[in-house]
Amino acid sequence: MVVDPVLWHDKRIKSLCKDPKMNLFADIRALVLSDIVAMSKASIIPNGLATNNVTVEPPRDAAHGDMSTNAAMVLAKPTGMKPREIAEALAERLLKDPRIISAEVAGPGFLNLRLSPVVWQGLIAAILGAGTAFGRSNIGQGIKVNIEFVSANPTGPLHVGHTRGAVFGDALASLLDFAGYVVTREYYINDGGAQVDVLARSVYLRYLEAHGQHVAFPDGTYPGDYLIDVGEALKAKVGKLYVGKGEDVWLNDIRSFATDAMMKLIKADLAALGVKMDKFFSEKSLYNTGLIEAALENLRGRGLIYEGVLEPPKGKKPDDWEPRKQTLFRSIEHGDDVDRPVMKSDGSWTYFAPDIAYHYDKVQRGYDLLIDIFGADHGGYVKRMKAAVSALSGGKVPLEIKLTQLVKLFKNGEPFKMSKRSGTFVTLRDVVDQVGSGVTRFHMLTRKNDAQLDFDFDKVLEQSRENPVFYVQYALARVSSVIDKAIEAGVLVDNKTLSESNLSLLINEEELALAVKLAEWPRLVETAARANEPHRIAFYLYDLAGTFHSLWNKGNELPELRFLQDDLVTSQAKIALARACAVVITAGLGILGVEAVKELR
RNA sequence: GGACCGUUAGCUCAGCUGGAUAGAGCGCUGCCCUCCGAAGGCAGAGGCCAGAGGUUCGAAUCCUCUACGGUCCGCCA
Repeated sequence: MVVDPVLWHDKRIKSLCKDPKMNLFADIRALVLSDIVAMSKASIIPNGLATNNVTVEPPRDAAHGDMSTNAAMVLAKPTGMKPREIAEALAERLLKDPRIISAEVAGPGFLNLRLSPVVWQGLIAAILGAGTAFGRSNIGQGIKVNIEFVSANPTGPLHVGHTRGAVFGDALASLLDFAGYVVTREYYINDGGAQVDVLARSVYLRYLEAHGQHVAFPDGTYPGDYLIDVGEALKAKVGKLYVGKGEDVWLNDIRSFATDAMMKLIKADLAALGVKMDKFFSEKSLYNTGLIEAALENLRGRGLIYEGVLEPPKGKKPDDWEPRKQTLFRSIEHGDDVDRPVMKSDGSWTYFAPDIAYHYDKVQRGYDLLIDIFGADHGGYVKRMKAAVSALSGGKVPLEIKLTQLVKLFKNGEPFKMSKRSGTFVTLRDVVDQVGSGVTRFHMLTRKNDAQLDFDFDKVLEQSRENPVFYVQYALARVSSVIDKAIEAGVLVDNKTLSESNLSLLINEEELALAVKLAEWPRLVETAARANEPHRIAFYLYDLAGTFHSLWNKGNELPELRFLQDDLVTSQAKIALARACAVVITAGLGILGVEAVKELR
């Protein structure tokens, strides 16, 4: 395929390539829609047809063309016309646009389009101009979204399970930010329940130990070594003050001392993974401040709180079950299966009550959308939480709950057993220290959040095509290597020079294929954001890297495909393509929170 | 008893909110490297998308039921 270089100077095409977002699929869809309107004005088809379902997307098989649209099939039914008839009329009009060089009807009524190489060449210039902002979208329209994730109990360091939630939440946050949402990353500190009392007692034991006492750790306490330092620190702070004293004297003080220490630990863990929260919200701050009462009063005002007795759970009846009167939330009204208790029979709050108050607070802070990320073992909690938010916001604020499945650890292909007791307890820090945060993050995103994930300590470090982290980084390394060599050879490779270089020299099929893949990026960002699925970014990057490597490999046989040519002008055009690829990979890795490297060791 | 998630090539998994002949990596088969761009590359075989119904121009995708696996099910968070 050879293009008349003169075309590149066609102002009509250039003006159509100005949009910095450069979402070519959206652009062409807009063109299709405008031609549909034109066709109805010309009375070829009726007026006012719904076009929501008209799509322009990459065809399944690249041999079909660069883009394909289903417009004719979508319009066939409401118009009562044959798809092919519509498609042919549409094709005729589309061909009048300088960007479209061919439009063929295929299959049941698809319209396959080929775009002028000039468009792809223009895309390269646009990418270099926009840098890593290329592909940013405004589908979020500035919607304020709060993403709550990790929210591990402040009773110890983060483990692998938390790691997945942390990576997923952070990447989702970045993705939504990239797609035009205004994002808050938030961590809910469970510092109000019984487990922090257990923590305090465990720290107290370590404190006694620091004073030279020999202590035993009974069941129901945390025996972990990580509390030794906390015990020491407590001793340094209060000396002998609490030795030999009862809980009534020290519990409050040690509880807050210990949770502070644990949160410091957790924040350091998150930092090691590259996660930075915008806000930490304390459960404790909800108690004795009237906030829980206020949230429940809100529900009561809606007639959703009552005193009652729940049915016993079927199938698995606890031995000690007996009917008890409790304060219940009528969550059935908002889609739950049973009503849920907010107050225990002894008059204290259930864990659900502060959660209601917390989400009430989030609603009141004015978010348009809430997202919670839970471990899969909290799946049973989803409906009641959604019911609560639905009720508290009068149905105005949606709550999305994303579950992250288990991580199965492997070492060199063998399952790696975890056990708290035997001390083979794998923490976030263990993982990050061994393989690095970038590798950890990327790998955690190579599976859908709701599918189980295998994590092999050895395989994630392998340098082969099997390992997506390596494969993607390797593409970047090759680009930098090309650019370094170009600089040595005295080629100017600054962005401005490259984007103004003679890109019409990029006419090889393999080169344009890479540009076509790059063109998918803005569209992919939008679909990934809409689906709340950052793993799609990781898969795309792997795919893009594959396209790049494929072009590179072809250069082995066909020297004209190599990025460095004797002719400086040609080199610049080819390097422009390579750098555009690097720009998109870097942007994608940025969303995943993975550092882009320039070379591999 | 019920709820939620899952089931796609021998294995591990994608599949862009309903589109064309369902894809990738590994493994397998066959070709290709005398450091110049091979920490590899190219090509090929391999599928009843768990099963059965339904919805429509069209289903791996949406609905119902069934089977199997995982998670969960009142005073634990």
